[in-house]
Amino acid sequence: MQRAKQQLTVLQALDAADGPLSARELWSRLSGTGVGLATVYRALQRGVEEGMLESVELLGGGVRYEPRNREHHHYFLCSSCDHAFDLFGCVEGLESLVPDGFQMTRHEVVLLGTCDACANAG
Amino acid sequence: MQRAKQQLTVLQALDAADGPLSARELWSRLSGTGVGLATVYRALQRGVEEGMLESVELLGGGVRYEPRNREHHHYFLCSSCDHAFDLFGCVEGLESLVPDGFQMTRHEVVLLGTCDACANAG
DNA sequence: CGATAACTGAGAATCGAGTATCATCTCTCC
DNA sequence: GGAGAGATGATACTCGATTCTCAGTTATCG
Repeated sequence: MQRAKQQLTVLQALDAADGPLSARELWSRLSGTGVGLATVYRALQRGVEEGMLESVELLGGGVRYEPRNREHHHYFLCSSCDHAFDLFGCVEGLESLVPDGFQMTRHEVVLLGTCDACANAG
Repeated sequence: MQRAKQQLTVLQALDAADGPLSARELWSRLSGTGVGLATVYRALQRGVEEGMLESVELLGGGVRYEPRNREHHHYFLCSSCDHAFDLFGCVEGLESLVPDGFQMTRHEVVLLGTCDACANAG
């Protein structure tokens, strides 16, 4: 039952991305398709509810979204274009940082700097 | 020349904290001193301009501030009380995550979970 | 004691992100 | 074709964070 055509468009754009996208970022990638911002938000919200998307919060505020079916990974945030890239792999020694009595359930590692494209663009 | 009494109050409260504080968080710690929210923002802004404070962005949005004269460290963010705690120490193996062509200038590690106090409070 | 400049608190104004509303459109099923 | 449910885009709206404004204070210096 092919319904929610625009929602599919939104989810496909997210699948094609190389990192989590914010609603606005996603919307701008869909300019030309006529998809409205409200629809982007609706598609994201539903995607999360239905378990196929995951919301990700990185430094700097905004919430970004990405498909849930990706392995454990972290992010590289380009300070020039503000895009977040997935980084597969993880790091060692996190447990030793946790103070006594604290319970760690999750961790987030964000590398900051300049991405390939921005570095070459000057 | 003792001027800016309230600004000193603000900076001292920040020095006494065990982690970076948001403007609101700081303000609520100063309730009773009569310091206004606008003054907190002014003091923070000036502190950053004059190089004694540093603004820190963690997951979830808000900007937090802390004195600049602290060693390299990371944070534990309690998902219950939303307070951020400084964690001294660092991790290994970050460089290996950086993709070819990308330039890493900084990194941020955030552990999430429950702090001592909240874990005991239930 | 004035004069002046910096500081302050309260509340208004602004800004952006996200949400709600509503008239319209598009399927699906008969 | 017609009815009904769900989907859509534009836009108004809400909400919280931050900044601006302004009148009243306070410190400094003669």
